[in-house]
Amino acid sequence: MQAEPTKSEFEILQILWQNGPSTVRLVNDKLNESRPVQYTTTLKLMQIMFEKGLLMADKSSMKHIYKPSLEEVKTKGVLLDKFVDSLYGGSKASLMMQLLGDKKASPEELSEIRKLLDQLENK
Amino acid sequence: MQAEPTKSEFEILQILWQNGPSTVRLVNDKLNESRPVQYTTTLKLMQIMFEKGLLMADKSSMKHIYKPSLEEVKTKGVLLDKFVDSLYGGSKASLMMQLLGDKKASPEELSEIRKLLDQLENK
DNA sequence: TTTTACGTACGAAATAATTCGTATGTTTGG
DNA sequence: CCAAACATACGAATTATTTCGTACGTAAAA
Repeated sequence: MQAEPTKSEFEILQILWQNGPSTVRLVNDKLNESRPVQYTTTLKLMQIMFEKGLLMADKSSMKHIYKPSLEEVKTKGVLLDKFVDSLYGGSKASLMMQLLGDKKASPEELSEIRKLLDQLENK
Repeated sequence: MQAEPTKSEFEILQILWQNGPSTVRLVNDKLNESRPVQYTTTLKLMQIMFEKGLLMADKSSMKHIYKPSLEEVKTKGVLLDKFVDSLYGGSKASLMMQLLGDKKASPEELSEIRKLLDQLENK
């Protein structure tokens, strides 16, 4: 069982998924591309995430290397399930409806989705 | 522009959408069906939501009657957009992929979704 | 070797969100 | 009329999350 990441923690996970195992320095630099964050802030957060089990770390050298404990798809899947449960009573179809209806999806996206459906039902 | 509801606030919104304009008492009773919450806790929360503009209130009688300022579909739409932005870089198709793949949707749901797609593309 | 840059550790301040206690006023049943 | 039940108001405690300052160690350049 894994604790859910908070909003800030999720931001860090994204960076790690995108860049692979990284130092605190790199993560902090990436964060600072969108907003100013103190280095020790990022460090502390990542240490907390490590304690929670959200991150694994290689501490053999001075510059610790961190990586997510869970795959991106898996983590997002859990969050998605929670989201669907909370907003749509667990019904994916309801979510689809909201997604597809009300001008929320472009024609391109629609056809992409149809392709997906076809693939799924063919197999 | 509307502030986003927090997790607890969203819970209250759901109850109000489900039951229509209601007193604090009713909302609190509903909440207590799933977990123990003090009456004044619910009251305070709803008062804050009123200040934020998330709720409207009829205060003409002693028992104030509250209702959401925004429709359910609208509010959930905003949250959905945020969710898609944060997890899937804004791509609904990516979200679909995750929804459809990986055994996350039942055959029944799949066919329901196909129906939806057909309707959308026919019109 | 000494200074400067860069690394971790960690307590604690700052902020956000939730929860509750107490004061006080209004019904309502007896 | 009076007590019990119920209503709002609101300051403040509690808890969760985020942020930072300070201490201290290591590496690397001057």
